[in-house]
Amino acid sequence: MTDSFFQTGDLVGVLTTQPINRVLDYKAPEGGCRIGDFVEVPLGPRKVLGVVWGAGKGDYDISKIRSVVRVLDVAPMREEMRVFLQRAAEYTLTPLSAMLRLATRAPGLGDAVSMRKVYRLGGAVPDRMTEARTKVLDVLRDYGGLSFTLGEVAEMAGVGTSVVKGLVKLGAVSEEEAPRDTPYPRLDPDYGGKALSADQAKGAEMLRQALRSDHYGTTLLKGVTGSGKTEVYLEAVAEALRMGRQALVLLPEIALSGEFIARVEERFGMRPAEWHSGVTMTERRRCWRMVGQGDAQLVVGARSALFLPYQNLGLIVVDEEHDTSYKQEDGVLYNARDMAVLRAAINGAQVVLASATPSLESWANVESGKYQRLELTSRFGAAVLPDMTAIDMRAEALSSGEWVSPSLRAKITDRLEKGEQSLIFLNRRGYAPVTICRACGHQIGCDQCDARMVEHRFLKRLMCHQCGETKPMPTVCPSCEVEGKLNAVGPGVERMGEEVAGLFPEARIAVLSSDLYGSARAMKAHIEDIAKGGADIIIGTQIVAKGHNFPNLTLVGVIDADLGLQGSDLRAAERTFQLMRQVAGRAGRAEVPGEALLQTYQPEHPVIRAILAGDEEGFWAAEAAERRGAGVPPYGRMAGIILSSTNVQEVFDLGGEMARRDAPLRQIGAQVFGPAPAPIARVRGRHRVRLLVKAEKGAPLQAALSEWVGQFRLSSNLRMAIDIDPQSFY
DNA sequence: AGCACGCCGACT
DNA sequence: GTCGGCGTGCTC
Repeated sequence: MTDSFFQTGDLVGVLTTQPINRVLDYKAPEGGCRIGDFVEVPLGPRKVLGVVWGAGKGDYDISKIRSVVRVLDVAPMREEMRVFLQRAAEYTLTPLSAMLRLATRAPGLGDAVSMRKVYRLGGAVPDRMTEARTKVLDVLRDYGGLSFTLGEVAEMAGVGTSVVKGLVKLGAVSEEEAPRDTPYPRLDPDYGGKALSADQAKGAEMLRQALRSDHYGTTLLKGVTGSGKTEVYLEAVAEALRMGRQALVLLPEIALSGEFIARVEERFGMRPAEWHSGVTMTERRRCWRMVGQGDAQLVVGARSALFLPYQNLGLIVVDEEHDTSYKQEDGVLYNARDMAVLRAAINGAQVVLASATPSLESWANVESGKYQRLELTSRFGAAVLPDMTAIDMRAEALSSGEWVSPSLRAKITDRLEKGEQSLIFLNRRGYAPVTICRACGHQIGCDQCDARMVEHRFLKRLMCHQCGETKPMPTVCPSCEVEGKLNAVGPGVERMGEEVAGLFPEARIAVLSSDLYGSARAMKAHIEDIAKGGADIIIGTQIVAKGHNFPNLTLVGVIDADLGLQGSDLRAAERTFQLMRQVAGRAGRAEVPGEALLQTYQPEHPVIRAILAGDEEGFWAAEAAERRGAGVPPYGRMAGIILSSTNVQEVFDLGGEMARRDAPLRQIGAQVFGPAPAPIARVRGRHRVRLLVKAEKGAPLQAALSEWVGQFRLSSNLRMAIDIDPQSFY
């Protein structure tokens, strides 16, 4: 059945990229078609893109059935890909057509293969030779029949293009049409292999063996910054290349791809295919087509590179697998790390999840034996982890609106005098105020949930983002009963910048926040400039924790190490731990030893203590126990339902109704919380409300959710998005 | 996604 | 009477 061919006129089922979540019947075109073919089909007054999904069902008025216009000139979609899209759609509760759209996001898919003229050595010998002509013919002879564009030939020979044209007329150079999209150069797995440490060599061998098994498997590759994870997984890539299978390396930030591509070139002699939002249209088209015909061996890209039409995918590396940017919307809410595992399982491929600070999910999967664990311990060079100490903020004299403690200030002054860099790190980008008592460190929590209360300025009330409960802002701390010490904690990076500028007027200050840049390129250039010494004090968010190297940096001050330690966000402790370890890893990467200071109101908190003690296993075990006890991921399942509308009343009404009519959820023992304002309560004028569903690990959550949301009819200006395994729960 | 159909309010 | 607002529904 797999190679079933449909004769002209046979009924075929076509899945289109239009938001019609059904397979539509068409007649096979002139010349027939087969399953997986990319086709153009008429739909209403237009022609749209689709894929032949199977035989037609024949349940539609036969007289209305139209014919497929044409089969596109691209490699047909493989069965693995169709299965992958189907399973991904089921898992994420996304319409299959939306999944197909992700898989067809290449420009010019429907166009005829674009051609250009290329030149190579012809048969004839010119009657009159000139110096320029000799040069051209010599160059072409040297390249033994390879063809080049006109400009390339002229440049290589050091002559004008007219010389080449003249030779074409004489038949000494032949001119041909060739596809504009050319195969990516072959990578040589044995080109630039570096000497590996014993530890790395052992790891590389383990990954090579896994690849040779030709079966699916996932390995968590764990190693601190500088332990050489990249070298190790590049050996796995080399093995995939030797086996003639394609490899994909996913990076969380396109800002990192330039550096990584340079390393690939060093290791394999050539540049790999690149796929992310910063790549030009032409290059994307080339990438999509070449991946599809097996002429791209290695793709380096962002999460959407998972949806390229690989012919023989053998390895997926997810670098910095814990990174939250793997979970975001490309129109479809999916986690690239999980989808990578799904795709690999279908393709019989290997997955390598690389991180210095793995996600608790991956850690738990290792514990349960689902993933292999591979740990790199040795560290290159003389760099050591910095000394980490807590600054007890309860003992620091700070007026409200100030965030840099006197102790931290003193250390920064010291660095300024020595001409070394300091980094002030803020664990967030946006505005997520926490209400905290400056006398005792108590954070106001919700009475109904185990979540923190968040101040809503315009409402002048505190609100729980989990259940939507509100209460007035208390004047007295509910814990220590001191009056007037409750504060909304919410320093944004820009605000930090002002404070630091006030404290150190003579210092050169750089604020690093990904939303301050127009392009990844601009950001990268700025970061490089800073690393070279272009600033004395760096103020930054997550982005500084992402693998940039600052050789002159010796001090890291974490402004608010408590953010999210308590309640609110179930992943917050995990993220805090990861970020601090990473950001601490920034300090002292060169010869100068570094120091990390964590400002905290809770120096005795287990997470802070685990970080300071460097007790990683202890941290994971404690965190895992806590999550297991609470029945939350990865020991339970969650889903977020986000409703949005321009009308606030309408969203809350539907949210309330959904919360009441929860029978399908209760049948599987799931609970619904909310409605509450979504983490981003308003986007482009649309009010957003979120419901959270919590179920046990084995519960058939997707089925229950479909049944549940199926009960409600949405008016046209109401939209609903279902987020399986949401990243943030507050 | 588009595009047609259709059912209510302010005009010639 | 009609023009046009955009809510609703269909496209094989």
